[in-house]
Amino acid sequence: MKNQEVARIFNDIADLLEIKGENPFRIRAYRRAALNIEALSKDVSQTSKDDLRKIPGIGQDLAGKIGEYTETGRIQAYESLKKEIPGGLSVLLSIPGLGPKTAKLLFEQLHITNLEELERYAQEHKLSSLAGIKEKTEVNILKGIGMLKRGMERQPLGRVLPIANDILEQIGKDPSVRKLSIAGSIRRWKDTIKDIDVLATSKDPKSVMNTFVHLPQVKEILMHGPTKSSVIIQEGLQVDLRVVEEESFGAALAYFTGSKAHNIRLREMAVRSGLKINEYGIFREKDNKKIGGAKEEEVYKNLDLPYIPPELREDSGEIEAALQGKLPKLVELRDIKGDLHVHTKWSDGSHDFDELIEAARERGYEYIAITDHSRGLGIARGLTPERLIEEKKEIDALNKRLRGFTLLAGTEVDIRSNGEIDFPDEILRMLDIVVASIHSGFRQGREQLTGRLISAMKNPYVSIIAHPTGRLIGERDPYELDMDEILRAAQATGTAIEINAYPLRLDLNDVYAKKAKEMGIPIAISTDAHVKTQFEYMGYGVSIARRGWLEKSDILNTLSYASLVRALKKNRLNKNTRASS
DNA sequence: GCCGTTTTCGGCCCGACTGTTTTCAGTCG
Repeated sequence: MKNQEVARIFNDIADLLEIKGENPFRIRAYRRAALNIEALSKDVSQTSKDDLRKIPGIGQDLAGKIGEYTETGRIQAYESLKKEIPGGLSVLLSIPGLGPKTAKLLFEQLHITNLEELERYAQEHKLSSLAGIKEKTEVNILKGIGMLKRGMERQPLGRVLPIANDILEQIGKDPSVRKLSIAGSIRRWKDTIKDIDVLATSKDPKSVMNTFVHLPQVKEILMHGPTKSSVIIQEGLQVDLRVVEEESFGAALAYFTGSKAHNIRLREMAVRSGLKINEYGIFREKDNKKIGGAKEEEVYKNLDLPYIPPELREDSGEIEAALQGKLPKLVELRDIKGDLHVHTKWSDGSHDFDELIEAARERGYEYIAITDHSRGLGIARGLTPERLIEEKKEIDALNKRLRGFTLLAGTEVDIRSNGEIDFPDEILRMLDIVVASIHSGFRQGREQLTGRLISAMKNPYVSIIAHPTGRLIGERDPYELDMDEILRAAQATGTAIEINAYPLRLDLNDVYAKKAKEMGIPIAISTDAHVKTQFEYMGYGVSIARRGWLEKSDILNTLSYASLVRALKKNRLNKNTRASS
């Protein structure tokens, strides 16, 4: 997919235009297009010009530029912009508190084009010669550069969410606090998070703000006002707190949850129907009378829209779908009937069957699949065929005793570096479910890695491909893969793809999950639990599915045990028929 | 640069906080 590249270029164009002082709406158009391309499940380089123009925010000009990039590998307008303004200048915009106007000033007056030069000038107090810059701004620029160097990069949701909940709890101890909620990208369940947004209602906002900026984990106060404050905490994250009156809670929650692009669309719609939306409520334009805002639903209701769940609020088509009454009925955690990727003591898990069954039953599950590693994964005490047969015998015996709950006998079989499956077919055919995945040879080329996954999918006994791209958020990039080809193979073979719910994986991600749905590929949401408490991770997996617009019927493990077994058997039969024809 | 149940031209979301200012521009979300 060329989407990420095109989005990056459009964002860079927006930066450069901003420094030039161009029309802000033109800049916004590039940014909106970039966001929508990033969230797009189809490859823009494989999309006709007519279809490109159906993407929200892409018109004749941008469709042309995308086409130009696909054909020539470059965009002329971008190249000339870079000649006009040194490319390095856009780096300055990533310094917190430094915007396009200042960047332009620094370039034109002092010919500064990169971080190092700016830092030297600031240290030598040479910036205060400029209009509008005095010592405090110099200090702030140096602080900003420091923060940038320490890397305020996005962190995995799984790491940030517990921190956010802890902060919420501490703010909640202020007796004046009434309502309290997480907002922002955490509430939208984005897989990586840049800052923690918290919304509160209180009769005494000053007191809440005081509590907040003096929390023990606060390292630095960026902003401290009566209704809005921002701090940096030990973990290197920014936390924003907003306090409003109770009667504005819903409007503020919508505003503070975003995304920004989604909000802009809502507010534009409001203007067109004679309304005004801000964080305090919904107002009639003509007499400024407040007509709603205590509840979030009221924001949508007053625009004649159905409620749009936070996970969809990215302005990537959800408003159009809402207008047409075509919003998906998103899958929910309670729809999940079991977990199809679980490890036990037999390989590298921590528990025996009984402990896992108990934990699964507590969650209301009907089944779990036992999928211990295969022998190729020595480090994870992978099973030999003999041990696997032994394990299956125990599972069979256990199932005879169980009532209202079933263990599926399975394996997470390794796809070897040469593309072979780590167990022979006569072993796999004995099992109820086969999960296949790559654990070695990550650095092979794109073709080889893609080929390995595709040959695994062609195996008639492979039911699900687990954590297909191998990414570990913040630690390891996705493998070099041709995901389009992989999804086509999944579609052709009827193989399901996993959304691995382990918070550092979340793999498939939301974008590919959406694409898989559109191609009719079945999805399994699995935790890959090695410890029973990791069953909790299912919520993260469901959130990725929801961000990918998935419904209950798109998910394999929303099926009852009986239906699941039928589906697995039918799939195996189809694959065998195809293989022999 | 996009977009249209008032428009194919003329609009384009809205407000908080900071620093450098005597009333506001810049930045951010």
